[in-house]
Amino acid sequence: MATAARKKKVAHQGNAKKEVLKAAYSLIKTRGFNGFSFKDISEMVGIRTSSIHYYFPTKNDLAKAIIELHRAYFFEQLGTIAASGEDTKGRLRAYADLYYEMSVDGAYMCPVAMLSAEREALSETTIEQLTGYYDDQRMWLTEQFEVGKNDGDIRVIGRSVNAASMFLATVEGAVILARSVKSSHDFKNIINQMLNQLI
Amino acid sequence: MATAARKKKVAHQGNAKKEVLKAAYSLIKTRGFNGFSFKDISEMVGIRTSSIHYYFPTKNDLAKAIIELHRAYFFEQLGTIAASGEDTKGRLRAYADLYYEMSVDGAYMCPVAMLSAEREALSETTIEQLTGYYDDQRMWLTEQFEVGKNDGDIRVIGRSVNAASMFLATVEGAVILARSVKSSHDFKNIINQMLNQLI
DNA sequence: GTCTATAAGATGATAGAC
DNA sequence: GTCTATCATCTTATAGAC
Repeated sequence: MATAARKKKVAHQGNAKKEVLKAAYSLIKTRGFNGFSFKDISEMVGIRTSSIHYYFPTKNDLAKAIIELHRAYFFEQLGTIAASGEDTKGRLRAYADLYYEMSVDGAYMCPVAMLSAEREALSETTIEQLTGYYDDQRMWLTEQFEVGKNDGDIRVIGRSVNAASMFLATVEGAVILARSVKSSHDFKNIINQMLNQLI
Repeated sequence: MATAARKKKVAHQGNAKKEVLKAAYSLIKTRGFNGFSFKDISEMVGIRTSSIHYYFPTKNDLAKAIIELHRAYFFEQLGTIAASGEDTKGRLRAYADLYYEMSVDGAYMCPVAMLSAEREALSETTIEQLTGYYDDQRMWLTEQFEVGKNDGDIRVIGRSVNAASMFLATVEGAVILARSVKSSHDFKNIINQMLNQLI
């Protein structure tokens, strides 16, 4: 056992921090903040729990880093979608697809939704990252609805920011429903329905 | 401390099981299945953890009982709303209000959404209750959309069951968004937007 | 039904050697 | 940077007295 760990250690030279983040990211999406331990990461990566504390002094530091990473990734994807040249409906579908790919047939939760549910266990700075994520998403979606409204290729009643919040809620809710039955069937139907109602 | 517990014990004669459920219900909505312990309940109710095990041998038994209770309560409310004589939009708003009252400004999560996120920690029988809840809700909502579609007082594109799933996802997603900022402001806006888009 | 006592293990975190 | 060793506490659960 100690030998196996030693071998793994060699395998991730200089990448330990990244591998810890990767493992914790996966664990948070499947079991949540309160559902995994430093020991779980230790076994997945092949280092001791004390070494994890070297990079992330507390469990909350780890959660915060993960949300930052997730937030940055999604922010980057938003730019790609915006520049794709798709019409509004196409961009909204591409947006929902990000969540579809992330959840993989309900096997994974959206980490932001997961941590929002478990917010009582989080520090102030971690919660700030959560709200920052939602702000990013809402702002981008608002822009899409605003453009679509002006172009007339989508049907927006009232303010675009409310349509954006509604769309975000529907996508996050669809992730949860898909997870409850571990199937992506529901997810696809829900997004299709939403997009159809928006014309 | 022991004296206080003794006094409490007297206060819930014959109601211990109910008080355990009540405490666990509150804890699951705030911290989730992995976020509370038998000790938490013990302190809230004023009995020892071993006494809790007498009523609920395992933690999963407790979670299952809570979902059953929650499911029965919501099922009952659906009947009341259906018989209210409101039009479709009014019934859908009343439905969303159930979730609004439950979440209390984002202080509480929907327990079903919470446990769906934490499904990896749950037993098969507990998960069955979860899917049963969703089936109840979806069936009722489908009926409402079907009636509204026929009456022409709501705009449903495609199959009613898909509109029902979409509505359910939006409401659950709205609960999560409201919780992320511990405010009900978002929730109200999202429901209003959804209802406005459905006309 | 509720208690005391206890098991057997997990948990987040720290100190200090190498 | 990673390890060993350790801590203090918490966790679910059981056995058996009352």
